Amino acid sequence: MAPLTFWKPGTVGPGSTFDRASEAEENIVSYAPSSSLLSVQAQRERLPIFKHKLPQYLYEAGWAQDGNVIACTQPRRVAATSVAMRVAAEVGSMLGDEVGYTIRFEDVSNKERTRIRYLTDGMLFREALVDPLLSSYSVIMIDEVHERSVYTDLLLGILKKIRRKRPSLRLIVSSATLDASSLLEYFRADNGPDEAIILSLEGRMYPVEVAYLQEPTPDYVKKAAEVAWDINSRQGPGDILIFLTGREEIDRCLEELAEYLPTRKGNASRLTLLALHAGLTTEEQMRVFQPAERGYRKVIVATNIAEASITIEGIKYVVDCGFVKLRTYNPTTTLSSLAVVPTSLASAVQRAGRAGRTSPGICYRLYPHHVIKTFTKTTPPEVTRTDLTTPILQLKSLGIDDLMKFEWVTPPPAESVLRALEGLVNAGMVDHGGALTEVGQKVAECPVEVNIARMLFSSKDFQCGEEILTIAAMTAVQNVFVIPDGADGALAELERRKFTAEEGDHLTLLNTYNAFVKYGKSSSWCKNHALSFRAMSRAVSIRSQLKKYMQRFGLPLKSCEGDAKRLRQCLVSGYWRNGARWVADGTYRSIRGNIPLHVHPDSVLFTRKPKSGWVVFHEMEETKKIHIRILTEIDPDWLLAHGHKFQEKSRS
DNA sequence: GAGCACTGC
Repeated sequence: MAPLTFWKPGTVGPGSTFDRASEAEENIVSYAPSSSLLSVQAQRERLPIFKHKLPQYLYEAGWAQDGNVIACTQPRRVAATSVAMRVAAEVGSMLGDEVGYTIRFEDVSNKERTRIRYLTDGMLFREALVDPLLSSYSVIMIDEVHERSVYTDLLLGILKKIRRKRPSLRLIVSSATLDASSLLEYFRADNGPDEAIILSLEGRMYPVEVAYLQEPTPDYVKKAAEVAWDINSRQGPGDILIFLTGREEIDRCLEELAEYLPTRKGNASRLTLLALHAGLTTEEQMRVFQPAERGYRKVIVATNIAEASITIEGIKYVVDCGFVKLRTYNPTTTLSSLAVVPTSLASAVQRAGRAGRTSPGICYRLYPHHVIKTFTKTTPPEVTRTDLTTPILQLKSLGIDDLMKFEWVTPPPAESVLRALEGLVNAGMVDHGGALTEVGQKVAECPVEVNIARMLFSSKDFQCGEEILTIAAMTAVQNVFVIPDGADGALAELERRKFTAEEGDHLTLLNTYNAFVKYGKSSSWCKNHALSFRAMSRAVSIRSQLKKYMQRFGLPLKSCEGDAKRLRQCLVSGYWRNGARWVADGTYRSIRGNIPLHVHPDSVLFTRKPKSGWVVFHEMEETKKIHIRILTEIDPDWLLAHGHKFQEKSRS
């Protein structure tokens, strides 16, 4: 094999812009003077403040007196729970006592006693729907702001508004990469000197050297395997983490690596090859945490899940392909796309950092150094590349009527806001004057998409609340069916067919759920039927939560008693804009825009033409083609009955 | 005719 040609900045080529990143310690880079928070820092004699300690210091400094609570938000559930556990232990509190957490389906906190409360950003945002001034909190710390999740952005926006009415509320905004001064400006713009904001920059623990490929590679999957093999032959011990964009690439890379195995030289380690992506079972995901056996080196080939969501200790070498699969949303066509695009600079730094968590490491970037100049600084915030229907309904519910005046940290495209409003008006959630309707107010509180909410409400007329509730829960979870590769995959396909309903995927999901419940919600049963126990259990939780909302809204939980026609009519009441017509070549055409649509291979209608020639679908997404997922056959007349507004519009 | 990055309520 030809030697690999890399160069390392600082040793061969010009100095790298990333030298600084490797030295960054966790420290505070910016703060507003004259804030009371500084006294906390002073008490600690300006020792470095570790991020997770901040709420504790505030607690000790008396910020949680008189019934006040210190909140700390995280974009992910695991982070909220694990940080809460750690802090509870450090404070010497039982989890759920002075220190607690609140995530969907799990409230481990005490209304009277909890002083430091960790929650997901979505949960705190939801709390604002009930208590618009978030009046129980004295300090709110928003962590991982650089990730810029939709709910982080919405929270920042409403907190800016809240602070005008309640200046005593202190904010701490913590970000690993975000340009500190611009966010400080965002909050300072119209607030007085009493502002209290700290932005912290967190760094990795050990330096990471960065090496670039001298020539671009035509096939980064193949190259990644080659580099990993080269590391194993020449470099000292330490596990290898490879970043690729998706499952298909991961499997291909593992195959490439497997081919190298017989060529191993005597002094090199044996390799343990592992895949890591969200489609795997929990069991499979856990394997990456097991230390390699003696004489073995782990090679983990992962998607972006390893960039922030899952942290693996002991990684010394990172191989970064420089690309990521990113979702974008086109409001004009309401089409969301999943495309492979170059990573941002921030993302590249983050990936490299994964090599330095337990010792100094090396990151091999599979592109030439000059390419990095073309990278964007950060990934565009989610709010600019997603459907805003639900967020805007919630903002309306918070009394923020003029959405153009809402102070977004980054404003979404105007077209996106308009399209969301249009969708809400069509769905009867917002009236033509832009005000929330009675139904809209209810739906805003209910954690489902607008089209699903419409079905829940119309299930009263079709008398199928019981079934629609299950379908609503099942469409909200991903990766219900786990289909492995190879021979096991074919067997799994056969298992899945046992649940297949002729009418399509929604009824198939319903059958699957009912069977899961009937057979005791067992994990071994799931395994035998190629189902994800995690996904199914989640569906159970979601269903019981939605059930409470239905009861609150006075919606009957009637069963349609096997009358699939009624059930499908009810589906159309929510999906009426997602109709499609079968054409002779096996594809479909959308009723909106006559766009060619391809059935996703997961669908039970992938191999069959629906008798009526018409379907409604849950969602569409563009990858190489435009795919529609979760289909149900319908009678086209039902579209006329429910979608008459659209039909009138299309004729005019 | 053949495929979903990752979160969250």
